[in-house]
Amino acid sequence: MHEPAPPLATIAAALRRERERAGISLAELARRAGLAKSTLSQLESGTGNPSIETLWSLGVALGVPFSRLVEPPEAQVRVIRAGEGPRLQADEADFVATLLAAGSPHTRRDLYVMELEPGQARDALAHIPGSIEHIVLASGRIKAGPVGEQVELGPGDYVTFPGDVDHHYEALEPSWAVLVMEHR
Amino acid sequence: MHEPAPPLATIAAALRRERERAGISLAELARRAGLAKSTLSQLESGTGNPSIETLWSLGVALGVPFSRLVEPPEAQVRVIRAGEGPRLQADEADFVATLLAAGSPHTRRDLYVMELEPGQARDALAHIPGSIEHIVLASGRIKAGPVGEQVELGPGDYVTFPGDVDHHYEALEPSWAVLVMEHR
DNA sequence: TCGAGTTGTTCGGTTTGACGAACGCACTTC
DNA sequence: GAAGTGCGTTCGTCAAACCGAACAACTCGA
Repeated sequence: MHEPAPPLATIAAALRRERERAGISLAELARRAGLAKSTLSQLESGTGNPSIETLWSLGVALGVPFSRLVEPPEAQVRVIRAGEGPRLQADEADFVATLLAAGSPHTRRDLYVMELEPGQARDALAHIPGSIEHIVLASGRIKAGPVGEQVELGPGDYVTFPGDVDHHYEALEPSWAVLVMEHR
Repeated sequence: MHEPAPPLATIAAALRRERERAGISLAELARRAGLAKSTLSQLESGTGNPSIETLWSLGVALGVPFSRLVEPPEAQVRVIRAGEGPRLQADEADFVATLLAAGSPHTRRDLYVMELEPGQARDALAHIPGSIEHIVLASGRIKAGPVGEQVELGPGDYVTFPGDVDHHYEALEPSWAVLVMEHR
């Protein structure tokens, strides 16, 4: 799995964008961050490869999360009707997931509608480390969660658990749910 | 708004943790990332302040998103039953939202269950820049979206739109929906 | 018109991050 | 035991990030 963008240009653009949004001058930002004007000037011009501490202090001074300085923007307005969208058919389970929104490759925040039919359970292997699953059951009744810690859910119930351990889904009756997958 | 943790120790811990999780040696990781062993050794020991490019190449070699190297972990297993959880009552609308999961303050990924009753529309002001809303309607029928671009949704329908412009919610019948709010 | 205050840029000089070689250590293999 | 591999650490060297000052351009008053 490759990372996409060389971050140097992204950082340069992000710094200028965030600074202008904050409505402060380059010199003022440099002063607040405890850096030399020259350093910041070169960073915004795309020249240079800042250290973590340098970029961090800029994030602090700007009052924005660190990740906002290193990752690009996204998104607009979009509708996916019930039943539409790319459907991911699970091989060995009564289980259909529809991908609604995939986050940028670096801050994955994938959003699915998951339809389950009663039958054999869905054995999901552990995902990449650090992933977290959130499930809100819209209708029906399911059991879901890490192996040995499964919880039975009814409409409106919510459960979250780490996705980087093995876990199950099992529908007790025809159900559908909203699944938010964080890959961080 | 202050940033929380000095990132040097966090990075050191994250590097060692991710490397061990990947099951590779320090020398091997350094080789894959195109770095000197010495550099990586100092980074994992907490000494030194890596440049963005250096840390980036480590993220690539480890196959993990960049932010995972600079921000701490979180989360476990948790259930919120339908009707439970902190409820945010909207002042001037037939509108109840239940907060299910709030992301860490810097990578906000708030997850709500939103209950709407027919009546006057909910006028939502623009949130902070860069925020994005995702809605999956679980049951009922609503109109939602930015002013002038509202879409009518039925059960299972999905819509996403920028949250940093003014927008409306309006229930045509008693409804509830899952709302994912990204603040980035 | 002349300062005194900005703005962001470009210059040497110093600090330091990254490199590569050498080191000590543990474990095989002949 | 000697020679071979791997590991992670510590050293001196060099390039580069960072600094401070000097710089042109531009605004605002007196």
